[in-house]
Amino acid sequence: MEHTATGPASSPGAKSAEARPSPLPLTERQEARRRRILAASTTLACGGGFDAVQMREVAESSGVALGTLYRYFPSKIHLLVATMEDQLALLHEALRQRPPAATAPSERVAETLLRAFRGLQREPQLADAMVRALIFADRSVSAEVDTVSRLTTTIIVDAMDLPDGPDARQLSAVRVIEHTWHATLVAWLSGRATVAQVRQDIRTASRLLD
Amino acid sequence: MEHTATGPASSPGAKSAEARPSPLPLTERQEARRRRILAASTTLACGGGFDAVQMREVAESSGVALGTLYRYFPSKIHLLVATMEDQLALLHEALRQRPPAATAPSERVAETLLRAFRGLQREPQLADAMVRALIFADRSVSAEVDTVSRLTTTIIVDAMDLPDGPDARQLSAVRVIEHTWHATLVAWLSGRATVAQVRQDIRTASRLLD
DNA sequence: CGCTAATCTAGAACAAGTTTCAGACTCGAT
DNA sequence: ATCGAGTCTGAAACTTGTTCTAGATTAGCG
Repeated sequence: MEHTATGPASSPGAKSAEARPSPLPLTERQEARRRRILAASTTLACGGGFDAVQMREVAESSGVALGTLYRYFPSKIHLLVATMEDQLALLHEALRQRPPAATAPSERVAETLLRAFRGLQREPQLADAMVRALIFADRSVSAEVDTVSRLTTTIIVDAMDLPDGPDARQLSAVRVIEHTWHATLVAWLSGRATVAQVRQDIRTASRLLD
Repeated sequence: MEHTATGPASSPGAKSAEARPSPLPLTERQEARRRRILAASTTLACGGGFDAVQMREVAESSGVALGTLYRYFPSKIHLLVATMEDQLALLHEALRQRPPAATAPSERVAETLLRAFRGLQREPQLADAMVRALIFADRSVSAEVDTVSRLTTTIIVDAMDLPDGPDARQLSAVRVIEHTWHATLVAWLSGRATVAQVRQDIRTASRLLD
């Protein structure tokens, strides 16, 4: 029940202490399996949120044995965090295509997050599954959570569109913005915050960049 | 597996649609049972965090049947959120005894939260159990989470020590501070943020009050 | 092609949260 | 003191995440 994270062998294809670079050599079929699993996870999540993503169901709908699913993703949390990684990559791509329009960094960040929020509103159950997994993740998932966190930071910093990188003060502000982003989503998902409050919180936190 | 929260009967003593005021009539023995359960929960949490609070163990160490435990707290999450409520009340009391020393509201708030953080550092496992439960809570716990949230807000607003109440802008800032407080704690608990970062994030968010 | 290690499958088994139930107990009102 | 409703107990059952195992398959290599 503990994922001590001591061992490698967490990803398929890992035999001992292979290189860490993301996509260690996967055969085509393995890549396809991984995709099918993530797709099944996403579909189930869209249908019923965190609870609806049941490992046996994911295994079945992706046509993979339960043991194999666990070889690819060592826990439900790992699976959902990977799903989030996937979705974030899509968002990042979309943003690259159509960057925010405002000029001030704080406004560009707010605009970016508000747009992301609009996307999540379209699939609130998926958001529920991903966000709850992300924040509930314990140490055994810290590497994966870190990846997501870095991706999010990148998205925000990209949105700021600074000539030089952000300074220390701005980095701390970005961390707080990220925290606010997650926590306000959680409050919204569990019905304790309205859409308007989420939007206001995003704008309020973004003000820290001024 | 769903706590539809439709029904009352969630607290012992509830027969149909009784009044909601917190402590509906409990006999002395019931009050004692409730205390014992919360104490057991706290002890177990201090020992091993969220995972160590196992319902069967809580029932056994508080000398209560499993079914009874579930009658008092309809889920593990409810139990841990109630535990947090308990601890927050203690904190509130301690703060009333020795209020923050700074003069500026933002500094008083930062001082208060930093002090609370120092307390949590003394029992990190307890913090883990309480905070993870709080953020993982779904709609079925929203009433209880709301109580905790209101208590937290009260603590912060009390710390500000304003002549009149806070205005709208300040209320939004307080929400963001609260979000930051929870999210930075989560990051610290799962080893993704250092103590120094937590402190800085608290100060950064508090700046929103200036 | 034939071999070997790694991978995959099916399914049982285990752990912890949650539910259920029959019977014993307690409380408040008569 | 007694009755009835509501509570508590102990134990089994159920659910879903996770682990384990024995045998079938696959990938890469000589």
